[in-house]
Amino acid sequence: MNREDLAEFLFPNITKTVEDYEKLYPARNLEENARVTRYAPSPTGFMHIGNFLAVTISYVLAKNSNGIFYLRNEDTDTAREVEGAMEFIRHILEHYHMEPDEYEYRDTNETKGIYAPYIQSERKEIYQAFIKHLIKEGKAYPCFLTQEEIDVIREGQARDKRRIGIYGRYAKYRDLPVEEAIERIKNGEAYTIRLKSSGDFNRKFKFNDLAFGEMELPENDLDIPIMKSKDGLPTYHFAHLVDDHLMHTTHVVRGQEWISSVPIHYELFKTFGFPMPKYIHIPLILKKDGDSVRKISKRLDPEARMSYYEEKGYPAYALIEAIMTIANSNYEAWREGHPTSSFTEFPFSPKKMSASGALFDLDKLDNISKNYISRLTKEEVYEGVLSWSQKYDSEFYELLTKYKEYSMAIYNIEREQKKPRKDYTYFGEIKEKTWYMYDEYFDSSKIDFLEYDVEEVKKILTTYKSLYNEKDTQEEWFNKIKEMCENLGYATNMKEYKEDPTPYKGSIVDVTNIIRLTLTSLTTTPDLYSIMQILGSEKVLTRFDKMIAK
RNA sequence: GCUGCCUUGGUGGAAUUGGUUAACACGCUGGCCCUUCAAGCCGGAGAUUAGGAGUUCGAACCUCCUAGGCAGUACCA
Repeated sequence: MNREDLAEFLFPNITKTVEDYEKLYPARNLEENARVTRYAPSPTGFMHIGNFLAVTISYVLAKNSNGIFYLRNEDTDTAREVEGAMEFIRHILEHYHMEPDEYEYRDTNETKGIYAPYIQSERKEIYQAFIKHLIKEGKAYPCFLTQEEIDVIREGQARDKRRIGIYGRYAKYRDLPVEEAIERIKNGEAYTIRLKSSGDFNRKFKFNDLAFGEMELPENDLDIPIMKSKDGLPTYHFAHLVDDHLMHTTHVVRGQEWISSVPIHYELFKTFGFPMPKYIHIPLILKKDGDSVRKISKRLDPEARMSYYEEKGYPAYALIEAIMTIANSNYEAWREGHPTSSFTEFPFSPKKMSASGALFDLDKLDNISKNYISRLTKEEVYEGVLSWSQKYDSEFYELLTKYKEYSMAIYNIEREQKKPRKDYTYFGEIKEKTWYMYDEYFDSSKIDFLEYDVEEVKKILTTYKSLYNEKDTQEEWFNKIKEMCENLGYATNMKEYKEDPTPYKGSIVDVTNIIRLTLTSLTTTPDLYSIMQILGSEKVLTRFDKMIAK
């Protein structure tokens, strides 16, 4: 019996060969420099901001070269699979307008692209064909090491300060006679398929990472598992080899933590004689924790989860901009020169990517978001708040639907001007900045007049009420307030008042503040005249009367 | 332990690849403006480029040492 027999014994139903699959997955017909990138998540939970960085870079890389960006579902770890994870990822890609060109969605049974299936668990026989080939070549073998045995080996290695792993003499089953292997399998022994590594750890090879530049790594000599015993599914390393080869990925964008796996991938590609894709290892997103920094964590840091930004109502644009500034330091400068271009037009350069981990700066995100919202039209702001509230605040959503024009008028205060107001950071915040405009939320009885004397407040309101006219222009409106101030003993000239407040009861600031408090219950609001115009005389007078009657 | 990577102000980070007072943006802060706030405008503080040594006329950039951080070292990806 020989290796050929072993291969047939292990995979009797696998009839297609590596060559067959190469023909089934022909080279892509794209422009010369078009890049093929992918997002290949495992459906194990919520999407992480670090994944989003990788997605964004992959997407830009593909799109600004007329290439292809595809989605591949890496569901080989059945134990960790979380239901709905893929739907969430799909939702995120749609929300940020980074839809893949090729994909396969199990929930809706949609597939697009000729390299399907794009779900790894459905590609089992493909991987097995490649593994069968390796077995025939004597470059892979069944291994009967149990988890317990491996643990013992590891402990021993740790104790002796040796490298940890299954290599050299620890690879107990790499030369097991075929007969014995078949015998053991027939007896029902669990086995995994391991690569029979031909590497030498003491030999180095040069590897060129597009972000890090050239580095020297030791060859792999680990007999890594390539097929799991439980379900015959491949491990990540092997699936990466097969899929990215067959799907003709040109650029693999992934987190820095993968750099140490490069020797494995290098050996795998070399074993098959396949060209390696280009790699772009991207910085980790870190988080400050006291004095130290650590990788941002989904468990500890809410901002690590992509859902965080949606819940708050950050515009998709803002998050993309913020993440792009992390991806490429010259992005902001480019954006200044191309204010209306899509981020996909940005000439992304992996070389300009930071090699060290980056802290995601929420202040920076706020700033970008605020500026962005300030540039929107009132209709766009309304749309933003509406779609946010539809999902997160149904009560407010009802109100917005009911008072559409009214709400838009609020958002338009100090908007249509060269330097618009910038007080909305994200859509979820708009309610807490505008609630007082709605009678449904406003409650006169809860107003706190701070240090102001109640009788004086009533006097001012009563006086002002008789002067107020909805039709007044802003100038007329302000002149009336000034006039009233003079009659009631309040200063209208702030300079004089600051120099010597003694002849006055207070200043015009106090008077406008009292009006502001009466109408909004707040001391800080957008332009008061605009607010009164939008509220309209009916609401204004009602709110005045409630205070006067109190 | 082993292997690899990283280290410029509070944050992201620039520096034409050794050449004068280390960009820019965010944040912080003072003032102006002023009916509040925000914005805007004009300023300010904040880094002996992790530490040390060397090479050089000259070092954030090159070399060496030290320290610290991060990652991997799974039948997880």
